[in-house]
Amino acid sequence: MKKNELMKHSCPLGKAMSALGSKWKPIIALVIKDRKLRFGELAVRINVISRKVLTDQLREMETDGLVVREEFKEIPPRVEYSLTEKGLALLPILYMLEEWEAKYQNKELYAEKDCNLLDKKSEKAVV
Amino acid sequence: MKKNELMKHSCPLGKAMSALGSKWKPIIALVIKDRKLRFGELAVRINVISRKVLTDQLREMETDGLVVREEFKEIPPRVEYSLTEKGLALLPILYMLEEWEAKYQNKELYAEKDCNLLDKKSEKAVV
DNA sequence: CTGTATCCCCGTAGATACTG
DNA sequence: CAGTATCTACGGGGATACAG
Repeated sequence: MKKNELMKHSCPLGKAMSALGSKWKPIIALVIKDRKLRFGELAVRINVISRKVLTDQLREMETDGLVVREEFKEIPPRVEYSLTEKGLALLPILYMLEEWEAKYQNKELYAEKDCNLLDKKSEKAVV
Repeated sequence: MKKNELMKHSCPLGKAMSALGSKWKPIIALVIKDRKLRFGELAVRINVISRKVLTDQLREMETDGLVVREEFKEIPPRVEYSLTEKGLALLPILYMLEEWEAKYQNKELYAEKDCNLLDKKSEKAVV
């Protein structure tokens, strides 16, 4: 058994980290928050992510039970994503992480406008 | 500016995730916890990590202000690692993550012995 | 509109041997 | 004892084009 398999299956913290440990999943969770979003809306709000990667991440989050994917058989196609109970339960932890980082940042200050996930002017995520 | 530079410098959550988002850092933080540990003790307790990677991770955690590295100019050399206030403040969040994972795990059950960071029999981390 | 299919780059981390 | 030095392998993530 490979070590990162161990990581994913043996240890709760390891599982948790693999569920949200990617580059984009915490961001995606915060963007979806409590309302349903279509794939395109997500892509616009997190404009620095490629569609392929967004798809990949959403699929993994679906597998991990973080998001629900609802596909409507329409023309044009429509897909909506929302957080599961498990995904919602993650949000407070993410906020704690933000607070933790904000509290203990030492010298490197970043401009206020860059501190928000969504840039107000462009309505696009600056990540 | 590359995107993962954005990730690291613009967004508090991004910074937080890059500070603990690696494969090993949460594990290392939990192993060090509140008492000083020598390099070799860490290596034994997390026996599935290579020494090179352990060194790398500790260095990054030192840069991120999570751990303190104390080097004693002795023969044989001795180095002790401990958590900073920032590192200690991370622990409750890690415990929340564990609880979150434990609460919402659906079907895949793992044996109890694999659920603890430290395997009692071998005194080695199973991760 | 919501994705796939490719291809590629780069960083993480593993193995092994060596050093002060 | 506490690391470095190399080399290698793997996989995430990005760019772009295409598909249903």
